[in-house]
This record gives sequence, structure tokens and C-alpha cells, in this order.
Amino acid sequence: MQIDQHSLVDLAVAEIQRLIYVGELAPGENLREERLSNLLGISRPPLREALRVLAHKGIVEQLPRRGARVVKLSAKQVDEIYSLRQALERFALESAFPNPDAQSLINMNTALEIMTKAAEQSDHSAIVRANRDFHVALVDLARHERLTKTYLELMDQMQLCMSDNLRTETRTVGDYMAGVKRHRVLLEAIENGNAADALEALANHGERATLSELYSDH
Amino acid sequence: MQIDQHSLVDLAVAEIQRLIYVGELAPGENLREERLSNLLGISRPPLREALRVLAHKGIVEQLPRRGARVVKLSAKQVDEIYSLRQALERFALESAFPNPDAQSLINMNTALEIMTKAAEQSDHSAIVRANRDFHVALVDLARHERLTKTYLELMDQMQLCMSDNLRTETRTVGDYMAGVKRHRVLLEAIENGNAADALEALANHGERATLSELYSDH
DNA sequence: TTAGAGTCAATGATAGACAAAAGACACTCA
DNA sequence: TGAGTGTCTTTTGTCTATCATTGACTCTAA
Repeated sequence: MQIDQHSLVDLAVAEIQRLIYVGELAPGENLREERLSNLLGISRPPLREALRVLAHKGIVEQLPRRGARVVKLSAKQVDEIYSLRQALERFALESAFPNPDAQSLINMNTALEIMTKAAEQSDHSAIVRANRDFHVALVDLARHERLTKTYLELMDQMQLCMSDNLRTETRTVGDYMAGVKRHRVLLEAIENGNAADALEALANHGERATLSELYSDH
Repeated sequence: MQIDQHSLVDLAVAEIQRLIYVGELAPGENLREERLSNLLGISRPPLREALRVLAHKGIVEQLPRRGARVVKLSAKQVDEIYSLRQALERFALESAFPNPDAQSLINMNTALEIMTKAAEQSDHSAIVRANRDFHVALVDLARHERLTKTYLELMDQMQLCMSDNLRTETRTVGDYMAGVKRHRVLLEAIENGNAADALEALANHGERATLSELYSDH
């Protein structure tokens, strides 16, 4: 058995992403190396490696001699992320049929159940998590490792605006339930083996518009 | 005017990729830090940052306590890269119509010209370069920065097998010209604004089969 | 031949140091 | 008063030195 062997770099990457997600590091904020390395309790070299990785992931941007800062997405960039995301999901569905991965179907169902309960309680952060799990499972239907990897990367970038989303959250239970229903329609089409319907449902999924609206003033 | 300010890390990343591409670092080869840092004339810290970046790019894999080695792609992985690539190109075309980027169209034409001449002279490495330029320009038709970035990343991974490809090269001028012709058909469909034909041409592009065959024994 | 112990080499991480460059600040001159 | 300039400080980019940890290898002994 292989024990988890995470280097400090991996831990730092995860921790910084978490700090961004919970809002302790805001988009646009300057990440000074000494401060961050003290905060995380590590020395500069591994922190610098972590920042490089984050920069490559598009979470952070590095300006020569001016250090790193948390990326602040423009409306156009959010739009691009969502359109690319949808293209990847469409490709996943097309590849998945006619033999979608069984375990992933189970995972989609589980995520949908959690999402339903969370929606009834207006537990926004649980909805966001379940939503993520649902879509990752959808992509996994295709059993395409590289696709999954690319998709996860995109999801990480999306998390940048999720914390904004948490702050500006003003939805009602009705809005949430509508979202859940859209997911249910999509999942049912997949389970029925109806590729055309599933793709149609995906095209009408319509999260993109609502989310990019939040960014219209950026 | 902004002078190019490349850190040693950036230079190291580029140089290591070049060394892999020209075959001086072979897939599967172990990359010892001290040896490489001496070779590149830099110290270990920036080299380690470069290796992290390359690992994240999928060019190199890092095993805990066992260092980094050049990734050796399996047939399945090559297949995945090509299928994902085609999905991205399809999305690019769909997004590009009805207003493809004018400059990118020019770039495609330029690349095709170069490819044609290179094919006549069986200059394989020039063909590979022109091929890359052609496809990058195709994706750029969509003016979608994140898509372009994702696509370039995939191209870098593909370069891993290109050097293999160079070694096992046994094609004739006829094969090359057939490839050039496929590209020309595709470009003409795009220039005629015929989206359906372009997508059809892309689907029949058929580089994937020939290339994955090279990997059938991996 | 093979199992086990000991040795060696490489990685993962730290600390300290320093040059170079960017930004901040005050100062001069118009 | 305001623009331009020069200095100072801070931070990054990089190097060197060092050390613990752990894989890998080798050598010995059963």
C-alpha cells in the first residue's frame, strides 16, 4: 500500500487554492513570497514552485520582478471558460455513448441526490460542490483521462469566480430547484441511452448565462 | 517597448522541451537534477521549478523521491490526445463561423504554402512545423484565448511522440502530398464559409489513425 | 541463489546571502 | 505648483551550502 506522499509543494498548491476559494486571498491580491511562506510555514523555494504551478494552472499570474497575484477574471474570460467547458462536456457525452461508464452514472445519481437536498435547504456551498461532482462524473462517463484532466483544470479556474458567486448570492429556493431539475433531465436522458436528448439537454443547460451576468460589470 | 524578460525557469523549460524534441532526452529517461542543472548552467532551485512546470504540462512525470523522467506515452494516451485535439478543433471551427479571424486565415494560407513546398522536398521536419502552424492558426480562427492555450498545451504533449515519429519516418512524397491535399480541402471549405463542409473535412482529416499506428506496440 | 543489512546517491527541504529591478519617496528646478 | 530626476527601500530572482530522508545498489552470509 502506498501512503499519501504529498510534497510541501503539493500541499502549498492545495492550501493556496483553498485560501482563495474561502476568500482569504482575494482576486487581484498580491502574493508576497516571504509573507506567504511564513503563513504556510514553509521556506521560499517550495512556495515558489507552488506559485509556478498555480500560475500554470491559471489561478495566479506572475509578472516579472513584481511577483504573483491572484487572477482576476474578466467577463470575457469567464465566458470563455464556460463555453470551453460546455464543448468538453459535449465531447464527453458523444464519446461516452453507447457505453457510458457505470460507476460514473452512479456518481452522477449520488451528486444529484445531494444537490436536491441541498437545494431544499438553500445550502449554496453544498449545491456548488454537488454541482461540481455531477459535472465531473458526467465527463468521466467517457473514460477519457486526458479529457478529465483538462476539465478538472478548467473547474479549478472556475472556482476563482465561485467565491465571488458566494458573496453575491441572492437566489431563491425556486431558482435552485430549477437548476436541479435541469440536471435531472440531463441525467435521465443519459440513463435512457438517448444521446440526442442528452446533448439537447446539455445545450439548454443554461448555467453559463446566469453566471456570466455576474461578471458583466468587470 | 517591453524587452523580453525570461527568467531562468522559463528558459530551462523551453530548453528541456527542445532537448526532448531533438531526441537528446529520450522518453523514459531519468532527469537527474544535478546533471541537468550543470548541463543548463543553472542552479538546482530554478531547475526544480522548471521540472514542476514541465510535470504540470504533462511533458515530465515526477515520482516522489525518485525524481523526474520524460513521459513515455502509451498508445491509449496518444489516442486520447488526438481525439481531444480533434474535439477542440471542431469547437474552434464551430465558434469561428460565421466570422473567422482574418489574420488567422492568412496564417493558415502561409502555413499551407510552406507545407506544400516542404512536401515536394520531403522535408519532414519542415512539414511537421508547418502542420503545427496550420492547426494552431485554425484554432485561432475562433479568437478564443483559453481554447488556444489549452490547444497549445496539447500540442506540446504531442511533440513527445513527434521525435519518435521522426525516427520511424518512412513516408513517400505521395503520402506527404495526400496530407497536404487534405489540409487544402479543409482550408478551402473554411474560406468559402461553408461550415458543414469544413467540419466534414476536419472529421475526415485522418491523421490520427496513421499516427497511433506507430504506437500500437507500446 | 537469495535474503538481509549496510552503503551510497539523489531528492526534498532549509537557511542565508546578494545582485538587480521595481516602486516609493523626496528633492530639485522650472 | 508641478514635472522630472535621483536616491532609498523592498522584493524578487538566483546561488551556495547544508542536511535529513529514502530509493537503489552492493556485498555478505546462510
